[in-house]
Amino acid sequence: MERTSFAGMRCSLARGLDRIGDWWSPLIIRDLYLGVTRFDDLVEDLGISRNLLARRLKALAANGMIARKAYQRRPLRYEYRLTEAGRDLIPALLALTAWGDRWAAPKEGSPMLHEHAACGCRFTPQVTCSACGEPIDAGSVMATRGPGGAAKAGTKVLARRLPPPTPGR
Amino acid sequence: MERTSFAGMRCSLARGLDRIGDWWSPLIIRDLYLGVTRFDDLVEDLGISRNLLARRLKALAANGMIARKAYQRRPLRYEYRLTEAGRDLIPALLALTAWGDRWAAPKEGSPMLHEHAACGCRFTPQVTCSACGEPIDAGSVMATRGPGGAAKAGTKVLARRLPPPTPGR
DNA sequence: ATCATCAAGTTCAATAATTGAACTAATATC
DNA sequence: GATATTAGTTCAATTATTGAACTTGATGAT
Repeated sequence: MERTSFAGMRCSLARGLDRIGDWWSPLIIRDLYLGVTRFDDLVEDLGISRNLLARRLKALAANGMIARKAYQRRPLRYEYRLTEAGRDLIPALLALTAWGDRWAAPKEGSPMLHEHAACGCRFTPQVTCSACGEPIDAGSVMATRGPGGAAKAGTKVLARRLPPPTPGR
Repeated sequence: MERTSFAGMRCSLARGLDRIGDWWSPLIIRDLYLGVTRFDDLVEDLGISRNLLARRLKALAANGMIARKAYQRRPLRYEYRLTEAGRDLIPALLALTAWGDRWAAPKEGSPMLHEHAACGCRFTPQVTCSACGEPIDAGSVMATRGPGGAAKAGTKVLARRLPPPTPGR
């Protein structure tokens, strides 16, 4: 049967995953970000089936993550570029990559390093609190009910259990 | 055919995705983190097929993300808890959730809000530079070759194109 | 002119994964 | 003795993923 859609769930993680679309998409987005933007290059880089890549690119475009642009005429050829939404996903993918570096890196070490243009340093992406700037971890975060929450598929049990937000924050 | 494994790719994003396992897994991990830890509660909360949940829980346990623990005897009943690797994934999932809030939230608003226990504020997870602390975006990050990089499936083209790291950083 | 090449896909058959519904097993409660 | 709870397993139907071969439109070489 068709895979269950996460688009209607009352959970921004589920809805975000639904926009991304499938398992190959984060790698496609990473490749576009790093400059591998053409169909045949993506096939060669990722080892993905041409058939599946074509469908994924269409779906990502339909979801507003990427856009197809002609880079030459005669013969007409297209490449793919990230939209604003797609580019905005990059920091989250970098946070995931950093987790992969910590828990699943090859024995030779990290496949990729990152430098921050603004400060000129090699760095590790960190997830921090927008209020105090400190790195966050599972133990220091409390989830509360938001205005868009509902006890529907995806958060049926959760929505009932989440506490209301602390007043005055 | 069997889904292509990302485990051997020379890319920490791909290897990380492979550990997570599949599309339902981030939601399962979120639920375990938020206290929905029992089989039937997960089925009800997510609307996932019982059959598939059973397989996903086994795979996540095999990947070291979760652990099964008995919470009572007579009758013997189990619940699932995040391991250290699983808990360490939460900040990255929060970064993804924040992206979902920005680009895919329901019209009523965010389904869930977050408070930081350390500073007492409501906040948005941000991905920042570990060196200077500033928020990062796609334009301010440069990727370079790391020691574990290789022109294998998953980064065949990329590994050839990435610049070497800037010396002395 | 003809032939091979390139880039961006499409078409096809085989295999594997997801789904929903029904079933099992061990205890506890009415 | 009958029903409820909880954590799964089994099964058939439907989709999705895969890899290989094919298509299309144009360029460059012989």
